[in-house]
Amino acid sequence: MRDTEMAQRLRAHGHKLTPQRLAVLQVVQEQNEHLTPAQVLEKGCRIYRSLGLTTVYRTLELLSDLGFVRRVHLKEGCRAYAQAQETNGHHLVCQGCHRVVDFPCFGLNELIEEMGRRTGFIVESHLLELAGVCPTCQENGLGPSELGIET
Amino acid sequence: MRDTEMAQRLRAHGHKLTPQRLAVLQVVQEQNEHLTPAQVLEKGCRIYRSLGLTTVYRTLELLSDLGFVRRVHLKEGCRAYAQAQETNGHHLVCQGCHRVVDFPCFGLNELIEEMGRRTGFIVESHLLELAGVCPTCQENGLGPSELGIET
DNA sequence: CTGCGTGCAAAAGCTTTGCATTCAT
DNA sequence: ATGAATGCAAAGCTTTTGCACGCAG
Repeated sequence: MRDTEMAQRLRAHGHKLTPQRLAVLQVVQEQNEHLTPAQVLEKGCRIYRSLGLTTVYRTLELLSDLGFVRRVHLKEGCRAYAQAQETNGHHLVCQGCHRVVDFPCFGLNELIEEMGRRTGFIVESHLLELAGVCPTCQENGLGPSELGIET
Repeated sequence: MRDTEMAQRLRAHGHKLTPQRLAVLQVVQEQNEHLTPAQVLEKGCRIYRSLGLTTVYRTLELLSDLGFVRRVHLKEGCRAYAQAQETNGHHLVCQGCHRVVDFPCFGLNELIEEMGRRTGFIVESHLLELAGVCPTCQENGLGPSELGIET
């Protein structure tokens, strides 16, 4: 994502482009894993020295609203953020390296529509998170048992 | 769920059956919505007077491990618990009344297997949460806009 | 009896808020 | 110039821990 694109989208919503916001965005986008606000702060400080945790919280929320980053919900950290590669709500999380990978939906939307029809719900949004072990971690000898995975 | 079933499953895992545990379980199971620990405490106190918040936390975790209740992850409350109607990982949450409804998977497992094949991940678990508006809330005039839903 | 389970109080985290200052526009 | 954005400090919550006591098995 280029600065100008970010600047445009921010301005379109009445927000300003600050170095702090750029730093936070850069941190999340460079990372393959999801990050907690504290982790974003740590890495963000390397880019913008005086970055504060308050700003990180506020910025992550803003960027999330604007669709630049995506919030991830998992047992380990309910408030983690990951890059928003695509705008769909599904992704795969590796329990070994915490990498987050988006995947295309292959019929998920149809499935969701079907659910709506059967239950009478108007479905507004969905969250599909798969957790598992990625190929790299498998090679490194990490399997389900090594990670203490139950379910 | 009958007391005896609960007692059996608890004992099978080396745990004791206490009135506190029964109270917490009863509260979550009677409820159609998902509840935060604080809410469980409030309702639980009506069943077992001196119930404490610490116990609620510990009990919810235990019951969750044993599959009696299920933890729900959503923006509004990352640590909420709902009854575990079925043991699959998918459910629908109403944004109006917060009711949680499980639904059968109609091909979701196949979809997940396909994901695993395509990405090389060993998929260990999944979480599919649909959020929307249930039929009752629709009748009561609650639509997406009234609820301030964005995405 | 025995030791797991409980409840209280305190500690430890995490997140939000208030406010003066700085900075993007 | 002007108000949005920031960072600090403090407040507010939520969750966990330590410990003595009580109760299920």
